[in-house]
Amino acid sequence: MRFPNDVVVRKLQEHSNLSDADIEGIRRLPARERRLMPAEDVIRQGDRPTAAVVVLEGMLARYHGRRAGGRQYLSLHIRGDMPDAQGLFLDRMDHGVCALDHATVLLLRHRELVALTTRRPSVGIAIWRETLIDAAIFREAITNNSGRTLETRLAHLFCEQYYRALGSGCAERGSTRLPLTQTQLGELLGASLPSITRAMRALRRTNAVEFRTGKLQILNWVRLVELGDFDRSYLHPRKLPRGLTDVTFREG
Amino acid sequence: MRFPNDVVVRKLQEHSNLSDADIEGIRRLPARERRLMPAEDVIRQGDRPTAAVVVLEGMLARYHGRRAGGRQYLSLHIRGDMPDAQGLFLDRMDHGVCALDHATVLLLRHRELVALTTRRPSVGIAIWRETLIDAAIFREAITNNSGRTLETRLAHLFCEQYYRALGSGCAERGSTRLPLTQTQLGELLGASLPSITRAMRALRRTNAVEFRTGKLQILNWVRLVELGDFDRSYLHPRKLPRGLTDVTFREG
DNA sequence: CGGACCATTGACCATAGTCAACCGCCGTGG
DNA sequence: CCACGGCGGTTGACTATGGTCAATGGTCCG
Repeated sequence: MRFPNDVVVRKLQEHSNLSDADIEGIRRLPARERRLMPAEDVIRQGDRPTAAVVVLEGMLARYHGRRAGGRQYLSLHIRGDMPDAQGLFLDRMDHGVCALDHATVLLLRHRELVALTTRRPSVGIAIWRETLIDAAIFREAITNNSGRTLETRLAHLFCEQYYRALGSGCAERGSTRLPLTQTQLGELLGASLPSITRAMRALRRTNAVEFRTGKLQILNWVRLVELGDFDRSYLHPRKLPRGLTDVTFREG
Repeated sequence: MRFPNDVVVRKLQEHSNLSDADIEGIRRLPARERRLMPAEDVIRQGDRPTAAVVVLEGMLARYHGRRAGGRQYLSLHIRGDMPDAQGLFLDRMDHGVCALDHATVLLLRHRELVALTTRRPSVGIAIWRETLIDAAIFREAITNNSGRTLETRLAHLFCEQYYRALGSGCAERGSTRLPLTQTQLGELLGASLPSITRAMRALRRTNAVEFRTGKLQILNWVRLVELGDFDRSYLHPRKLPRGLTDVTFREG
């Protein structure tokens, strides 16, 4: 992409129509790049951010710190995501945002971003819509973490991540990066480390999916969707991302 | 209130500043009232709503239908809430909205509502902010349903409901309506009916809270907050709702 | 009175948590 | 070069929380 800001354009176009003037407005937003080390925080719970974060490379996560000591990861974010869009209109962060591996983010100051949404309301609506899809993902996480077996939760998570990676263009045929330790998988799905290990073993035996050292490999998409009780409609895509057919009917 | 639409004004003012023109614009929105029977759906999963719902009286809930058969309740809504504000900018509902008891809602057509947000951007931002707080509540639900004991989840839920009821002005000193069966509490917190019964018994013994036949009674707010690991900051209030002191130090 | 719905309780079972040992890999430093 | 330590993953034994199934009781209402 010629401009780093085009990552935002591309992302918003996954669900919204942007006029040339909208695109031009986004491109002209002054932006600053920042590199993050693994586990580094971009925003901490309680902060009052003045700039919005856009993921360029790598993976970020939102989390609640738990009084007991651990974390509850809330969501994972890849290229194009704006993991703190809420900071635009809520004063204090109720959660933190950290990098999971080496990552690069774009920082867009609130002042100019808000000004743009005033000048070009369709951009505002697109970002609003982005935050609404975000909320839909949270709702799905409630359902996932509440009423399903651990194996199903894992499968569902893998479905979501692969599907979203396809949409953002950061998956290659049948695989995508997923830089999480099993401990972190546990903190995401509400389970302990040994439980994750056991559920992973069970999943592996289905030959639907492979996961090790930060890489997710889809072997049988149809079976994984079945295992994960995955229904993509909550992600509100305008069109199906390309690439699903590659792994749909490969039997293991 | 002179106008039913003032419920919306009041709600938005919990977190946003509205000018006289903003308020006037909201008041003039054409609105239709609708009464709901207990368990009646206002919106079904998959619908393409053309009007937004505002709760006037009673309690509504959002839910995912589960393939297995049951429901996962996602959130509870009281006076002033807009449980489907997302319908403004997402075409299909990824979840349903139903009444939990006899309820009255206001229906605001999307066309006029969107037109208002264009004419008066600050109203748009206020509603946007409302949806962002919504998302924060979902995040908290993820944490609540994932990493806590059932007793803690219950206590947390009670804290949130009482706190929000105070903010919306539909709680009286130390108590509020909560028209849920224990089965529904289970479908909200990701637990089975007998588990809820047992956790309720344990909670009752703490003398912090009383719950029966749809009525929630706070006996010791401080203790309940402690039991529920409740930190109100995710609700993003501008000011503390009145009424907490009434029940803060009453020992049981 | 009978039925529907909800709450309660008990017995039993399954899933997942806890604790602990151990392995394999990798980077560091003697 | 190899020893060591740290981290992440795996496994096992035991425990505990919660699920399932089933029976019972209470209340409201037709």
